[in-house]
Amino acid sequence: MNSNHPITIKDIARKFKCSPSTVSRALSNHPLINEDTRRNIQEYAQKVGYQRNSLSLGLRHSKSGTLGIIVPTINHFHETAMIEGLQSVLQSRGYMMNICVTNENYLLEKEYVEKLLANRVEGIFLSISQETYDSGHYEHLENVLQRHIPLIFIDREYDGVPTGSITVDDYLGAFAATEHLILRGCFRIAHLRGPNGLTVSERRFNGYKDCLEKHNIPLDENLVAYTNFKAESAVVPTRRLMSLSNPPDGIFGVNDYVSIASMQIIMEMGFTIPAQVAVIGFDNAPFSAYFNPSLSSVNRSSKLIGEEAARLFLAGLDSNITQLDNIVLPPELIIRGSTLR
Amino acid sequence: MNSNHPITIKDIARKFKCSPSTVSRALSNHPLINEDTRRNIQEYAQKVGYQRNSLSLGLRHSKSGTLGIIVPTINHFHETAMIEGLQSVLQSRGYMMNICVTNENYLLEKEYVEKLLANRVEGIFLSISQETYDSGHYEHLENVLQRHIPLIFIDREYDGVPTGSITVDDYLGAFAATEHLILRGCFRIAHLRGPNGLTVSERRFNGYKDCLEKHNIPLDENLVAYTNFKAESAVVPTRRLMSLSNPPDGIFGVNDYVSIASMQIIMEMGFTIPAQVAVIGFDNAPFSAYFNPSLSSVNRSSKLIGEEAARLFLAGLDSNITQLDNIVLPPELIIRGSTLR
DNA sequence: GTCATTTTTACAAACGTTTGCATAAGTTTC
DNA sequence: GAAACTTATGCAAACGTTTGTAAAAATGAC
Repeated sequence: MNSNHPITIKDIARKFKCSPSTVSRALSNHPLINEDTRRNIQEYAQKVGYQRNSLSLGLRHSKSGTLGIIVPTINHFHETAMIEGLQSVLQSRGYMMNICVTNENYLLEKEYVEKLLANRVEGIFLSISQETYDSGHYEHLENVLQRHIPLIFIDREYDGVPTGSITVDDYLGAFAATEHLILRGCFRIAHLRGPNGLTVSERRFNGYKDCLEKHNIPLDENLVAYTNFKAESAVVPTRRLMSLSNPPDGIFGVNDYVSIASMQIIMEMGFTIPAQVAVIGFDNAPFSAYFNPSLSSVNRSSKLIGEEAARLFLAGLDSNITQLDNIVLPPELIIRGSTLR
Repeated sequence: MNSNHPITIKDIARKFKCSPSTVSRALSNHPLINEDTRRNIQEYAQKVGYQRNSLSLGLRHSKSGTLGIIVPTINHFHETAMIEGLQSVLQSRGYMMNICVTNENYLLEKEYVEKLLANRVEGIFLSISQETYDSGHYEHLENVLQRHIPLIFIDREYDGVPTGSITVDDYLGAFAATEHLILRGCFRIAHLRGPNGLTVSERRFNGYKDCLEKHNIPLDENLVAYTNFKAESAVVPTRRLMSLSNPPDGIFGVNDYVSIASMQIIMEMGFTIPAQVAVIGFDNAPFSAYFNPSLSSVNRSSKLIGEEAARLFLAGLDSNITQLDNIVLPPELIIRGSTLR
């Protein structure tokens, strides 16, 4: 216990002048082991703080007790809430979580997948990176499936890889947000959208577009501006929008960061929210309720994504089914001051 | 490659009718291996997607290429920024990150430490849980040191365990925030503090207290209110404070979540910020700049904590020094609208 | 006291690597 | 053509477990 080298099963065997196999069986309550030896060994192991070597255990069984989680970034509450959700369900099952951040980089994602496989993880939860999505390279994921390692997409999925996924219906959420603005009397609705090509951006944009169409409002390209999901990136587009001769009376932001930055600029330019411009975001960030005015948003219960993904994984283990479900969670409209007019 | 079972060194050896040791040496560019065999084996390994089995490698060398990160929670940008910082430095060195969330629970922290040790992690970055701090149990940490596994405290340290740490001088930050309010003409300064007994809370409270003392302002117990770091927990205390016959003209919140919730209540109650009440937070949350008014805060560069911790770890590896540094980073006052008067 | 039966333990192989040492093959030297 | 090298490869043990099978010890039956 006070040595550099951790206690092994052999050390215990030497102590009791028996073989390692006896110790192993005693520790795992094998029925064929004498009750006395079993107790003695267990007590001694407890006393000296014996701890099974997970590496050796993993080598023996070709599994590691570890799960891989790959996310593009980890600096938003959305990702961390998903991780929390995963953890809350999986922690009691004794899994460790190997978390990898790809920075939206395909090569890094590929490298991490390979490393997780090399580490013999028992499952991978993946939120696919933008570059991977763009590149169309999915060999690294097919590799995972070929090895029969459960792969579950969280939040961002890819239809080309036949495996489980938990996503939120971004399209529906965007549609509802846009319709909410329309029902509150907005006619010229702008959208601060996310980058091209990313599923999240496109789906939210499509929800916005189709909702306008349903209500016979022509899509005005001038009212669609690009951001990179970060607050700062909404500043210039918002200035441009509000400087139009015919500025928007409603803004749907691709997320809450973008929306709060936009609100700040709008108020700075002398417009009132929600009277002159109504603003709605997406994600229901933990700070959104405390803004002035408080920000309406679309909640996509990030934590639930993680929890459901974890359950899906466990269900797959139990039932030994290879084809996992694709679950789409419904978004929820959260109405607050920024659209109350 | 398309089999369930991953390719091993033995498979390759069989293919080339040579021994596993030759393959092993060829793959690690051993000089005594014939150039041709080396190239052939490497090319073949590449082709069939051979991947070293990390478990076996780890077993052989009693190390896993993995680092443990233990944090009390993962739902604030502060923790994730630290993790990002760690990752940004350590990723290129090929380490994997095993992230454990203790929920401020001592038993869970102990369990995670043991598991990380069982997994033969090569280092542990720990932000100690509140319960552990309170309980005074540190055997699990001494165990880590006895095994000569580098242990580095991030953000929350404990003096009783002699090892490296990267912290931010909370006392100094709180002192500066309070002094800033005083210099802006505040006389009755309230503090929305964190829970009792937690180092972070106490240090910030002490900075506040000592600053008042320095400026000959008596500490009014009525102006000190408790929160649990969450936004909601600031609502009731703020109402109480602002309902006093002699309400505060300045509020120092223990973090930005608490501060924005407080600001909302203050404005709801008809006070103006900063004219009647100046508010300053702590942590410089990514959303704080976008509030109305924008929130002054104390920046503690969370990402830098992670980066420095990672560098400390690497420096310890290189120099083979056991006694790691205790680095205290300076906080930085960020002045915004909520105190501009 | 022998044989059959039950209980308990030990042996050895395996998981996939690495590595010290031995050995085989190839080259040089005289 | 033997001795002395150099170069290239193989053997076997080790890392810490688990587990099928064999064997030893204890018990019981006669």
